Amino acid sequence: MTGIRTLARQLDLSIGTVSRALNGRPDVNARTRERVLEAAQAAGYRPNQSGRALRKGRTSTVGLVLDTGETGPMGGDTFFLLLLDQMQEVLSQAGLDLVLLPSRSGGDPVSVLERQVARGVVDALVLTATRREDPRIAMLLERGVPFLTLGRSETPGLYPWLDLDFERMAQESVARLAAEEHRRIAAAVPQRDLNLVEVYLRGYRKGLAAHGLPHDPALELRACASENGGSKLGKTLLTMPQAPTGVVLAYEQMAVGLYSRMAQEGRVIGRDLSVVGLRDNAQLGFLSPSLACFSLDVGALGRALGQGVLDLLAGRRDTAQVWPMPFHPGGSIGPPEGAGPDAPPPGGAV
Amino acid sequence: MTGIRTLARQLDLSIGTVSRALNGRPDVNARTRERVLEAAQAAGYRPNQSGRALRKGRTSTVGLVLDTGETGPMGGDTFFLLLLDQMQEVLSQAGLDLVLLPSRSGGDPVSVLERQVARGVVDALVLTATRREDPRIAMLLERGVPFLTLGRSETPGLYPWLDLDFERMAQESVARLAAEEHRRIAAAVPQRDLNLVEVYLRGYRKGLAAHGLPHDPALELRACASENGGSKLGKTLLTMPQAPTGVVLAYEQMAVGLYSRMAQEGRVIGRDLSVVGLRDNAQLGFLSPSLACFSLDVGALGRALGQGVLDLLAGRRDTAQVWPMPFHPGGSIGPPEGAGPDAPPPGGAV
DNA sequence: CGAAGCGCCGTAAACGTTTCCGACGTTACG
DNA sequence: CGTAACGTCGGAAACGTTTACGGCGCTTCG
Repeated sequence: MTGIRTLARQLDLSIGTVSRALNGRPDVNARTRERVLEAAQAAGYRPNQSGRALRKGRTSTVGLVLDTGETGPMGGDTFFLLLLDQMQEVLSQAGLDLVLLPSRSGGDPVSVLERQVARGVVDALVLTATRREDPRIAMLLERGVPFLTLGRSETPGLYPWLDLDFERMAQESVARLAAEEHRRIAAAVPQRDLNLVEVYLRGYRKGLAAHGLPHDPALELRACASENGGSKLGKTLLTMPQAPTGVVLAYEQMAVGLYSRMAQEGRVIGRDLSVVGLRDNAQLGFLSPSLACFSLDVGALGRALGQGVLDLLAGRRDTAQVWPMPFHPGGSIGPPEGAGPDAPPPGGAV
Repeated sequence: MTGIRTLARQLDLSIGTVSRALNGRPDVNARTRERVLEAAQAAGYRPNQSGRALRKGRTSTVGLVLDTGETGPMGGDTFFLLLLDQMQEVLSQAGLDLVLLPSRSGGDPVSVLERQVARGVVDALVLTATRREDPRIAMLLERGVPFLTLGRSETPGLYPWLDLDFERMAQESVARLAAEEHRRIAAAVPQRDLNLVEVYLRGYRKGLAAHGLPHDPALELRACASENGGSKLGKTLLTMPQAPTGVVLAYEQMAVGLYSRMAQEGRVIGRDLSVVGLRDNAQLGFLSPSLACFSLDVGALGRALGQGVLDLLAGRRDTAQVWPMPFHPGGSIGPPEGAGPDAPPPGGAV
């Protein structure tokens, strides 16, 4: 635990000069700076975080609120881990730490967050699993705490956010199915009150309208964001009075359960049911037929999130970014059973 | 940001007294303490973390090194998230924070860790993905940094650890298959140099020996801890010269890929291949036939880990705990194809 | 030649908290 | 009555760092 004091004494300099040398201040002789850096290196000196934080008034740590009570918005999987990893990578290179904040310690998430903020343990916050009306955002805006959200929200105010392009994804998912003459297309979204549900369904409806398809609220299905949820979804689809021939999924894991259930029931994906999904890594490669999906580079997203925090701390509060997701064709899309190899012209009666 | 100073002025007391009152020191009048607590409550006062840390010499934060570079030891999934959540829960109730430490910032994990430790940002550490000979452990022991590992290691020294009961799990997995007259039983373990590989294989070999089965190194298979890894494992099993009739898995996700691959190849789990796995949550319920497995309450494990850190900071360094895992029967185990309904007596030639 | 400017460095004051030490008034006891 | 003990509190020194300020010596320019 060699402090700056011993370092200064050892160099026969004042601690002020040593500090300036280490922090890259201009008013220090180049030769002196070199000596200091050398000695610091040799002594393995690292500035004490508490002292620095106390003096500077900022802690150089960023809080992350991850909502792990239920399965997260993207399901879970390796999503958050990879996200955290890359985000941490970017932040640590800027000398920042990433601290996890508890999110569901019995009761109101706002008051829990408020307490953490008041403790002065973080300079900035990253919120996940944003809701449509998110009281946490309102509180943070009022308090003037810098924060960034992963996921949009309808809560008014100026704050930076980063979100996946759920709207375009949903819309284009519908378009891909409609191009194969599907006319009854269901959508599966999370059960939870997340903003992405609104966004996804908006894109879904736009997609339907763009292809002149009727909007049936019964086809907007809620499901648990997990493999089991996908399995249950499959059961629901099969027992519906007018079963849809295609389904678009708002997240990853459900596809696994859906494939599994369909196989158990003797149905073939891509023939009896067409599916468009979403994947955030390459782990879904084992599915057969291959899943037509929109993919996501989670690592890059994590790095962008880290950079977003850096921008935030530099003063920029107006960065709103929609994260693009490229489409990957796959065997999970095929014509609906009614349509033969020579499909009727579009718009024709079925 | 109301500090203790304004609080003291407001109460017409010295900051020393206020501090003592808040920290539950005995030498303060009960009536005064009550007044202070009341005023602190009203003002929403929270002691500044940096000041406290600077003065006390400890930061009240615990670092967690999560190894997210590749897929983790348990695969990933919701494992770590749930673990972190519950661990954080326990720690935050004790006034501790949990900070994520980068693990793979270009180069030697030891030096990276060393830098973090020297910065004085954490009071204790939790290591995951322990290796057989783990230089991180040696470094931390030498430096005298309190730490706890999730996962055992052969690295000598006295330090607390918590680990799943991989040995018994492997041994009993083999026993379950041997009880159904399986004689060629493979084991699938991670590719990485993790200590759990040794532990699991030790149990596997013990299990074989206990049932008089020969040990064939070719049946100790390495696989990537993912669904894709499971899929590849399935391919490997099918193309082996003398295909095993049963396989025991060291982690969760592989079962999904294995099921999928087998189904694609027209094989039936529980008939053509018996499987014993491991699951850390209820998300594998969609598999059919149901997976015979050892289960794990990840939330409870997280809480135990949090408690372990608390014990560690209280001075106990000798807690070594093996986490039990109950067995759940499932349809993924059946007699091998050779054995009819009336199986030959054990020990008989095949 | 005097004054101003500049490069470099030491001094010291903060940041907010905890805690040791001593002081005060009161009580109890020899 | 004197003194010791006790309960309660204020004063002040730390913890390690950053940074505003001023000073020193030197150069430069009017």
